Amino acid sequence: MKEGPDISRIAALIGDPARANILTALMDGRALTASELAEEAGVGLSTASGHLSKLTEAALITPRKSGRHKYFHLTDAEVAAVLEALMGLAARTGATRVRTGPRDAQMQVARVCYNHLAGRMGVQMYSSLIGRGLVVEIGEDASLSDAGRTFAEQFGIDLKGLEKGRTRLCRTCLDWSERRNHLAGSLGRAMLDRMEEQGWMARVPGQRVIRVTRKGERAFEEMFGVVG
Amino acid sequence: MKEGPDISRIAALIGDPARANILTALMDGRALTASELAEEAGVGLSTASGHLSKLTEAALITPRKSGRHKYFHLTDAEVAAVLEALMGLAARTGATRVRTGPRDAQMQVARVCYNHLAGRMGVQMYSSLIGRGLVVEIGEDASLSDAGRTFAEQFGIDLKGLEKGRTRLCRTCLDWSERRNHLAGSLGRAMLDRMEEQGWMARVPGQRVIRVTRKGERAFEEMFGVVG
DNA sequence: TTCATAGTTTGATCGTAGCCGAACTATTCA
DNA sequence: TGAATAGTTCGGCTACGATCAAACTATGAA
Repeated sequence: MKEGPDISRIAALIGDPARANILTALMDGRALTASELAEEAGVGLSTASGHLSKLTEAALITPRKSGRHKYFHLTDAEVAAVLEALMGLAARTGATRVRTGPRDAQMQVARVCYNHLAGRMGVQMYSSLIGRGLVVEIGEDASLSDAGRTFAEQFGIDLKGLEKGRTRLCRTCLDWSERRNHLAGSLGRAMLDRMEEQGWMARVPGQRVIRVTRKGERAFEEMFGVVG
Repeated sequence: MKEGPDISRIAALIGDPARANILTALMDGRALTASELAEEAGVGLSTASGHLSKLTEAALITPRKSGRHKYFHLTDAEVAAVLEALMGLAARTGATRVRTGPRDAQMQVARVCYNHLAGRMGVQMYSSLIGRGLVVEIGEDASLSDAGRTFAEQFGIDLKGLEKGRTRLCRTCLDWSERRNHLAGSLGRAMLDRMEEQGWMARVPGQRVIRVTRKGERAFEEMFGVVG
């Protein structure tokens, strides 16, 4: 039959362990150099260089030259979403990598998904926004209601500024650990940034884990907590 | 870093062209046999068999045995969603494929599935029996209610005779064109035989197509037609 | 300049995994 | 019952691609 786009090329690209490691390492939205990625992937620099050029050609990652370094990052949130979705499938068959370490437990509470909040708290925030009618889900996308716009602006987010960008304001992203949607898009990113600014939470450098402060716990629960 | 589930196994599985073809062919939700999938994938039956067992082990597809056939379908909508997402990524870099024509229309109306009625009419009959409480579905199997026994005997079927055989009276069978269950088992066979005896329909020799007479159309509609 | 570091390209090696045909099992048909 | 069809398993062949080291280019530092 062979209808539709050919998925095998892209999937095969992700299917190599070294390349999968590279992509996974980029899942926190940072940009890493070729050497760093070679280290992450556990291969030599020359091998990594080959992988990186293939991934770049397929537009999964995008390079940025800076002096004699070359930084790579995931091309956009859609790539990240596909990787998350694949993690979801992998997690179902119990193909979690070796053993689940202590870091995994933290990741399930709060982690960075590309540039927005994921994990239990990400899902909780999203379902709270939905439940209060601030965000309306439309298929895979979502949009902000009037009440939602007011809420976001009161939270300190420059909606008009975000809407100037080319990325969609609201997107949904399937959370692999919670198996439910959380908020992505430029608003998702801005929400996480704002919560960091307010000292609610802080990313742990070099990891996807997000550390939540005690103040953040209280404030988050007050704002997005489950209503009796 | 290597955090989270290992995506490379799943992605590598999808990354082989033959397996990608198999998965793509199943994207519409139908269940296909191993032979059909081998044809779709463009490989031999033995090769396809190997692929199918790998995909099954990873829970991307789920097999269902039906007589000497084995039908495979995508495990659930989440798998389909991931494939869709991958197609989205693939389409961005411009790797699309050719489309092929529709399938045989007659087969979709009525055909033999081993020895029982399949296609639109087979599914219609089954859902009518279920809807009127004559047959009760229990997982993949089914059983005849008391009212169902009366109905079958009035239809001219020797239930006691059937029950002497070793094959189950009622089985369900997944219809590939309709994607829904129809009636199999010795009762399914007897029903088709009886309908042929009564001149409602006739098998076309050497084909799976069943020709339905005008009389048969009327009688079938009266007996299994949708109740307004 | 000259040296050092970051990354790319090339060529050779080597494993793995896809492929087929043939033999085998299971189920149906006649 | 024997013949035909659907699917699985096994053994051997082959090819693709991941890998590394070494040579090469590019940028920055001394």
